Amino acid sequence: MARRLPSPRPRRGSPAATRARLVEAAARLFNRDGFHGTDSNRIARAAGYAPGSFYKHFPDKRAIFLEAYEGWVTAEWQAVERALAAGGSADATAARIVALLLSFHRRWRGFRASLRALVATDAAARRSHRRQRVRQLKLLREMRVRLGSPPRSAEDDALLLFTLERVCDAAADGELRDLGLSTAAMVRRLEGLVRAQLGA
Amino acid sequence: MARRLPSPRPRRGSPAATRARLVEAAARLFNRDGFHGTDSNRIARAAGYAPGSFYKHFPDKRAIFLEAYEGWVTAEWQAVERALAAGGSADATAARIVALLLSFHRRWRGFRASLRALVATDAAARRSHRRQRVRQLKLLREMRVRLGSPPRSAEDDALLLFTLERVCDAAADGELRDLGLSTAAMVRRLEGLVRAQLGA
Amino acid sequence: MARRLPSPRPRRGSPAATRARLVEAAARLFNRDGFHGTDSNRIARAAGYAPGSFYKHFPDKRAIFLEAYEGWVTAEWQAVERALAAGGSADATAARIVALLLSFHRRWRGFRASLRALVATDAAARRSHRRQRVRQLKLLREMRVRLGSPPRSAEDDALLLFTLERVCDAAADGELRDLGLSTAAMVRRLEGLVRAQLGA
Amino acid sequence: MARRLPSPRPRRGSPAATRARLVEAAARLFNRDGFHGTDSNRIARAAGYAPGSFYKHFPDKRAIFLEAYEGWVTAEWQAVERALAAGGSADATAARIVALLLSFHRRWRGFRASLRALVATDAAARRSHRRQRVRQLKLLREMRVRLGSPPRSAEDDALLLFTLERVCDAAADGELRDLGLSTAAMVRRLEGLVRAQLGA
DNA sequence: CATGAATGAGCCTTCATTCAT
DNA sequence: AATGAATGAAGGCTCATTCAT
Repeated sequence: MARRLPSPRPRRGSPAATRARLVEAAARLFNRDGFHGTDSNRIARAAGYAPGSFYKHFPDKRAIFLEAYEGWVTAEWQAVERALAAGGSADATAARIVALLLSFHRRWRGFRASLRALVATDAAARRSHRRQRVRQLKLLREMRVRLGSPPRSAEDDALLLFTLERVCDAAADGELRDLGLSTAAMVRRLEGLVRAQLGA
Repeated sequence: MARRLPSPRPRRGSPAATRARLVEAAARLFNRDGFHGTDSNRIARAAGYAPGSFYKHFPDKRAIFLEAYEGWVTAEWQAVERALAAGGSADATAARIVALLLSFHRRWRGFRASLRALVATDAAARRSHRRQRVRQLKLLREMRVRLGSPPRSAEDDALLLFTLERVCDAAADGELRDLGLSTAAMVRRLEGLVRAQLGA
Repeated sequence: MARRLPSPRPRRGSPAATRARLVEAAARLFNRDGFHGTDSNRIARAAGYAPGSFYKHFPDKRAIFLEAYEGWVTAEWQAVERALAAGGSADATAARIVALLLSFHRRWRGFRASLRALVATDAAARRSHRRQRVRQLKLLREMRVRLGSPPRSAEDDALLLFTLERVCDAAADGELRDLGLSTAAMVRRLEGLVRAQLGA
Repeated sequence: MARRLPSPRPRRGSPAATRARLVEAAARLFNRDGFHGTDSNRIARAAGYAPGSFYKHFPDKRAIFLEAYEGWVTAEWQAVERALAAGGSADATAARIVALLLSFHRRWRGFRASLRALVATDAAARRSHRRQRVRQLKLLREMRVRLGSPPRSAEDDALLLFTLERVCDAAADGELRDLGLSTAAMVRRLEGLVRAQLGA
């Protein structure tokens, strides 16, 4: 009935720290290899743990995926808020926002691609995704209020969001480059849309 | 998530017919269950063949996925071309185009979600996807020529394409509904964008 | 996406034959190592197959266990019936029956031990087990009819069955030997009980 | 199949108390979920300890299983002895003994099922089991001496023991009920056997 | 004495793929 | 051309067990 042989035994810290390391490693691997391109064992190993440790913190791969996702979306929109709070001209603000979004999409390019597939297949992923979208729309409205801009329909906000998202994805995925399009020119257009939507 | 559709058993036809049946079944299953949610055995069975037959016609799952993809993108843009050729007012044409795209996105909603993930991961998928995008841009330019509209930058065309694509996906995926947005209102905005971009 | 390297590829026969080989191997391994002492991969290998083949024929380990179980219980009671049909004196018949049961319990000693544990835990196993018990009781009644013996209560039949079962298990498991008891003497007592219950 | 009973948390008592709490929790969980249906972490938690504490007191899962087993068998036969010592008519004594055994089998139904499987697989379990059986036989002989009954062969005693055990198991497991048999009628038969074996 | 994070071997299961017929 | 039994690598997950604190 006995099973074990001697082995190296690195002691570790708090569950929260372990969890955080796992999420971080998962985000990296999902982003690089896609949701279906990694597995829980690899995530654990990449975070410096044995396979079993993964399941002490997450019920399955999907759960850690969503946790990582919610982590970076939150970071993303906090950054957008800060960009807005920083003040400056409408032009400068719009440019900062677009630049931020673009950098986030670049950073999470692989992750985002998996996200779409998961959202289509998995109800929990869909719920999480919708929640994030609602937060984004809310934020956009609040921004306008803070800037003293006239109100806009939710549809206009959503249209802007979708456009920003899709074009940033295209830029991040190298699609613009592959199509011989100028990223700078696209960015200018996006800035224009942001300004028009947020601006006075 | 049903598994085995009994399906008619069309033994021993021409290779082309077999191929077509396989592609059709693959498109259906990929669309319903996602790329990672089906397998080649199920595709073969759904088409009325044995697992081995699949590999007589396709080197692997990805290949049939891309073939199915290219099939429906082609159909989609042929339909758009026909919509344009049908003439009518600029408004009516724009409405027809948006309606067409929307119905295509609705029809291939699951497939499209998998596509994104695959394009991010797989070089061959990316190549195929880029080729289709180039065709779309070319078509858009040709349309404008045929309509005698003034030329536009490739970036403007791409911006339109991306916006249409993303919003139609959102409508098809139920995202608009979940966000409490009016699909009709969104469609109106898209029509406006199409008209602006194609119109005189 | 490709995965495979060359490997030996032994072609095989009908699904029924494969299934039978798997059941046979499973019976052997379960009997030797217990239900929790083997696994589906080992069963498949012992039958001459790869792990995947197991799941083409059985949904899980429990299913093959129950199939193997039902196989030998059926064989057991067919043998008992034949022993009865063979005729001879009441004494000889009782002796034959006890000898048969004893040999079956010896043969399936390990399997039987696992069975009890599984029946306690698993509803499907319990159902299967109860069905077999019902068959045994029915057979016992029929035997008496065929022998022209007077009827007995179901409780008396069950009491005999339980006693036979437990004592044969004890003999098969070496419990009698370990307790310094004479197996022959126990067998004589069992024969007496059988004769009394079946006899005129 | 519930998992975590919050349970009181008795930190830092005497080793003996800890051990006793662990054994008690183990007995309960083994009885409910089977030997293979629980694990040492759950046992520790159910007793109010951390996983590591388990292994401070027991070398492995089997050890605590056997300790729990020996605990209740001892209790069982002490109860039987008391029943005998209580005096009364032969009939009443037999009835008391059967009732006691039955209640014990009812109480430890799940545990007993696991026991059989373990005894078949594991040498230490077998040794423990045999020791208990020897004690039972000895007790039976002593009972007869105390009652002034004529001696009987060890085989007769064992036959009684096996019969009692198997029938009480059947009653406890619901087998009698599932077979449409009267538990009361079975109990009467067992009482008859006990009386015959112990009685004058 | 007790903790509990961590371990990692190993079981269960799937599925892309092959090949003898 | 088609079959379908068979493959086996590999992913998902569990749990008996350890050890630094």
